[in-house]
Amino acid sequence: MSQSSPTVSEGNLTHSGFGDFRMTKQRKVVYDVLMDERDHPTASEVFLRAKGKMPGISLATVYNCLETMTHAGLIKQVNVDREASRYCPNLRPHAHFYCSECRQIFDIDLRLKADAVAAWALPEGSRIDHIDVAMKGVCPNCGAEGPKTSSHS
Amino acid sequence: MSQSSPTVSEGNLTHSGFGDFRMTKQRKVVYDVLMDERDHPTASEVFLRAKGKMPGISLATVYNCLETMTHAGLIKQVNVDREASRYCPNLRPHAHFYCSECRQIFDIDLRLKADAVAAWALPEGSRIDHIDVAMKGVCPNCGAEGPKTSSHS
DNA sequence: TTGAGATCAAGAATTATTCTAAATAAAAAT
DNA sequence: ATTTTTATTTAGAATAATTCTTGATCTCAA
Repeated sequence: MSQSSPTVSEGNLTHSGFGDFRMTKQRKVVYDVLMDERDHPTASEVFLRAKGKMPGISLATVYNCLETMTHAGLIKQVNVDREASRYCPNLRPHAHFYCSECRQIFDIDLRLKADAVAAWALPEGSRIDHIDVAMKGVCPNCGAEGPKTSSHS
Repeated sequence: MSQSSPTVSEGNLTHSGFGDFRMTKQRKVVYDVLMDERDHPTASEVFLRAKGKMPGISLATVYNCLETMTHAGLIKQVNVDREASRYCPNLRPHAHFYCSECRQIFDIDLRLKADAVAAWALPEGSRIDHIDVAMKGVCPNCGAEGPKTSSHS
């Protein structure tokens, strides 16, 4: 419904996978929503908050923005099981810890060495583009007293 | 539509989270489908194969069986992004490697030490119930020549 | 055998997401 | 400064995986 759009090309602010990425008004709003409260909101939650800043914005646009910015590498999409995707602007390598009680997602700083990856029994000659580490459990706020055991899927 | 059902209670064949788990005809068929071809089929794929063994089985039942058996710990649900869930009967701790070309899923034997987990900056006092490690890339069959670099989400 | 509870089947309902088409806005070209 | 082109936004329809609902069927245990 309206744009400003300074073009951001390869090697500029972000490593966009596309030819160019325009930071339109709507995209800025969506991005700001993610930066304001870093609690991994879903698309619908982003939509509600975005309407506070820009009442006319549509859900479809929020979805568009989130997808575009994800592909551009400005934000990250976080999936836990088959629940609605969540989004975060944390670009550092990190895993996610999902509390199954309060349903909050915590960013966990993570340093998986390439060695570790190599140690796993990957098919010889595989190329790994992306690693996703997600943990589920109960956060201390929700009073997890139990053992810190871990099981792998 | 028909059952046989030897009851399997706590501490028997499986560590069911429920009071008991009955291996009905339908559940056996679904389980056998997963054992026959260990290629991480989706619910619809399981349904198609199950119909080969039991023409009258319904999709809803396949979903029910998959959920029940997942909760019972007989099989595992595998999620890649927001695509349809896939299922596998591999109970050993393992990660998943998803080839974005052939869309196949490979089981990767994995041994994440509790140490490693502890080393991550988890909120003090968290309880971890489950760790999910998913990798995306290109498998050797699909001719991945590139570097074995890795990025973390 | 009879009741209670579990399971199944078929289809409706739900929900997150994607698609479509038309309108609008910005960028590039004239 | 217009015009042309292209990208973006919007609203609503469409999709797809999954869940829910209801009634029938089955199994277990008394």
